[in-house]
Amino acid sequence: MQRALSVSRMTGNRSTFPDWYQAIVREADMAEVSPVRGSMIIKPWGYGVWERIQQVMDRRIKEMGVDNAYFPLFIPLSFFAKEAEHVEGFAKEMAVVTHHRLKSIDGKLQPDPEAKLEEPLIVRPTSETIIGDAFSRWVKSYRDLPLKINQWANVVRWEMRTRLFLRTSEFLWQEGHTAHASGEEALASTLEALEMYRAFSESVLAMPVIAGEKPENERFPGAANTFSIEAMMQDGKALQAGTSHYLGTSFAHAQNIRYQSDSGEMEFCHTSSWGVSTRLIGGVIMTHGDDDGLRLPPAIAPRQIVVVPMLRGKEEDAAVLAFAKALVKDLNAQFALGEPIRALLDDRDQKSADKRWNWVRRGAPVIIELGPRDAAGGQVSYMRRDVLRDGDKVKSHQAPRDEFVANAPALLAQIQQALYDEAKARLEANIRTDLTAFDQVAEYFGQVSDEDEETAAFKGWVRAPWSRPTGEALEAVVERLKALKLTLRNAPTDQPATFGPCVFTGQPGVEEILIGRAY
RNA sequence: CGGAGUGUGGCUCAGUCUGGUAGAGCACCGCGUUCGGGACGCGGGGGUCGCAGGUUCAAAUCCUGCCACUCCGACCA
Repeated sequence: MQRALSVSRMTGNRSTFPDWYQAIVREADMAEVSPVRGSMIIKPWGYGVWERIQQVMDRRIKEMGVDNAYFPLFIPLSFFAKEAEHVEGFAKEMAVVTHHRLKSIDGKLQPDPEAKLEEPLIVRPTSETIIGDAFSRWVKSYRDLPLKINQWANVVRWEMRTRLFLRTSEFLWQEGHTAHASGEEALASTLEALEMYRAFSESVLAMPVIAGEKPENERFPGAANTFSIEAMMQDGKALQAGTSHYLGTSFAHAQNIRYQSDSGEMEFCHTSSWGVSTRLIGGVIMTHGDDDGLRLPPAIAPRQIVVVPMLRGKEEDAAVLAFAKALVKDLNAQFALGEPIRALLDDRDQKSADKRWNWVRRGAPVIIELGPRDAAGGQVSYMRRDVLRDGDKVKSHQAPRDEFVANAPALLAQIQQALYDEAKARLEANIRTDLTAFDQVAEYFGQVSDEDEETAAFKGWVRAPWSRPTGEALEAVVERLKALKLTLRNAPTDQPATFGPCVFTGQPGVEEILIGRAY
């Protein structure tokens, strides 16, 4: 028996994990590289996952009292110049539009020198500036606050190195932007978004994360505080899966977002911004994929239950098809995880064995195979994608048809939970909290390079107290970590009451910080 | 942009050292036999061998330049 995935995942094996990831993206029909450097084509199955993310998250964003709007793709260059840190942070990766017309010169189509823009336009890398500009006109009085806007959009950041879903030059995301009268309120809004992301990631993506505050060196350009959710991939690396920023009044100052308070004073707003992107899909792949392909949590699977009829070009086919159609209809009338079930009858003219494995690779949570025996006996045979095999053997379950339909919501909920539990157990088992000195951290992570790559042990993260140094002291810490390919991930929101000495300096610790390799 | 590697049908690769009619497996199309665990037989379609020059009677193969991709580093959601 040959598996479609020629590349085998070996957890913790750094040399094959990237190959395994790419194999899944391809075999699961998620996306492909496009002719455009650094940009991908998101295929229907991959885009279907993104649509699921949009649908579920959009509802939660609106529950936060945030409305959707849309702002321009092009941002005047001068807008970026207003916030020094911000422009410095993004300057190196901006796509710039300089002309508005092409002309054939010497037989070559090129930008018409006569059609140069007076002011270059930036293809948005993020929209703080253009939205801030609108906010400055929209906000007059304290009665206009808080102002909470979200947009679903594409953004462009000219990246050196790209990886499908994880980092592409153009990517899809949502960006929330809020303006408030007080810093406390803006910070609360920042943390509310962070909590929304944490809950979404865990309950919808079945991807456990650790929410916390980014250290100073990892802050969003121009932000006062940056918070993130960090997920652990199956190679032990951390993936920053979402960020939320408290921007203080720096953008309000830069863009003159002011309001008149109830006492008549002109005050600067406090703003926040927060976002998640198509990177989440990369996280889902690296969290739930296995050697047979992708495994999708039912909440984001474009199709949760796929029925593959076993057709043989004989007269019994009619009964099987009729049985399958009625089954899909009844399943779609059911609700699971708070939404109508998404079941599909795959009646494509292909060998049923091929179709079955096609859905296995794509990660459909439940795959039903219906043959004449099932149709005659009024039963269904199905596979759970989360526990596909028993040893090397594919595990098939049987149930009476009506019972299966009635239990489908529970089954999907169970699969959702099982995927989460599995990932949660891996996360918890791989955060070391017993390393109290930098030497121990260095030894723990440093061992990887000394070992044979094929047998290198899985390394997760270290959680240890530190003294939260700033400025040059922080830079020194970052440099020491960099030598080990390590980064500071975040200081988890959930902190103990007392702390041991700082793992880097031995000084009194003030909080615990997560350390790990990262994407 | 630095280091390493790779570019040959849709996918995975052999062939390159030693120049001599472009190959295999999978996928695809047709026919037949099969189908409840990634079937088999026979027949077929599909590649200007990453691009551009050069050497040669002859280039996937040798030389020069360029490009793309992958991995590592710098940058980052």
